[in-house]
Amino acid sequence: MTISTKGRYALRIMMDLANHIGETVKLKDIAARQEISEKYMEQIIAVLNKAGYVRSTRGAQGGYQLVRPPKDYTVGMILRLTEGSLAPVDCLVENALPCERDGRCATVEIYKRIYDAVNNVIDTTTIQDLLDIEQEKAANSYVI
Amino acid sequence: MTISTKGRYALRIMMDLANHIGETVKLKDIAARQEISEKYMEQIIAVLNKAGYVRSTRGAQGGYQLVRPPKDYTVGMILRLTEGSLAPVDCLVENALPCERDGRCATVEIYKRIYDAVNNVIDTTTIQDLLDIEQEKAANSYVI
DNA sequence: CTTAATTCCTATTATGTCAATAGGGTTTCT
DNA sequence: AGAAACCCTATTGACATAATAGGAATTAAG
Repeated sequence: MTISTKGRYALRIMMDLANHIGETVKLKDIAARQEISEKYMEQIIAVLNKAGYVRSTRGAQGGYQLVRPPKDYTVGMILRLTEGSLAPVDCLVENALPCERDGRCATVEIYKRIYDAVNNVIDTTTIQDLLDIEQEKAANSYVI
Repeated sequence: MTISTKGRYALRIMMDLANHIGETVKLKDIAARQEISEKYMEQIIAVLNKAGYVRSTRGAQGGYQLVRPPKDYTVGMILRLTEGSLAPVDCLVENALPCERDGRCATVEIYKRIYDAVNNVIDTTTIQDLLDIEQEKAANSYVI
């Protein structure tokens, strides 16, 4: 029931870019700040790039930047893109093969409720919300 | 982000026993009804047995039965027992090694919200609730 | 125009977990 | 006895995860 590094790193990459609006950010710098393997990050940001969530500039002095403002990206968009569906069971994944047991399966109801709860959380939280939380955390860390 | 067969089968085993209150149910019969490998189920029900959720009777004519009424078992009890914590990231698992990033990590907040939402669902739904849903489904299947 | 810096693309691999399968041991009813 | 059931532990095949690796393509700067 865990979210893999792929989705978690994608979220951190988006957060890093959101913290550098207006700049073209090198992957190397993100990797250093986030302490993530640069090579692995390449694969993850490629997905964000193909989806049009980030824009890349190739060549020397190149890098990445967010395409839209942080408030336009929900956590759900990012996690679903990189992780696939967050459904707790396969039979709830969109376009899944219909389950033969479905009509009489009672347990699927609990999985639907879990799925709904998760979707609700990730679709109502944006990168901007997380930025705000980060600000708040930083402010509180100065308090003695 | 999926729940493994271990937890799902455990839930179905508990549901099966709940449907046969007062009887001593053979694993072979549960396996047949639920279409689950009997040998695999042995391992799962052993966990339920050690936790005291079911009581076993050994020897010929033996089997299993629920120890308490279905309303006393939350889905959370069963899933946590068989799956371990349902935390979406390791740093939220109870008694996890403290994360060095914790003080400045903003993304953990979204994982906390997901975790809370999931826990809320599984702790407020009991086996009896699922039985009721099953009854309702069966009733509706007769409607033309 | 050359070099260095950077993104882009694809293949390979190590590790670990899941989902069983397997085989025998122990207990108890008839 | 003997059969029927639970009990215990080891092994395995398949798959996904989380990288690592190596080089090709592109572009800014000197």
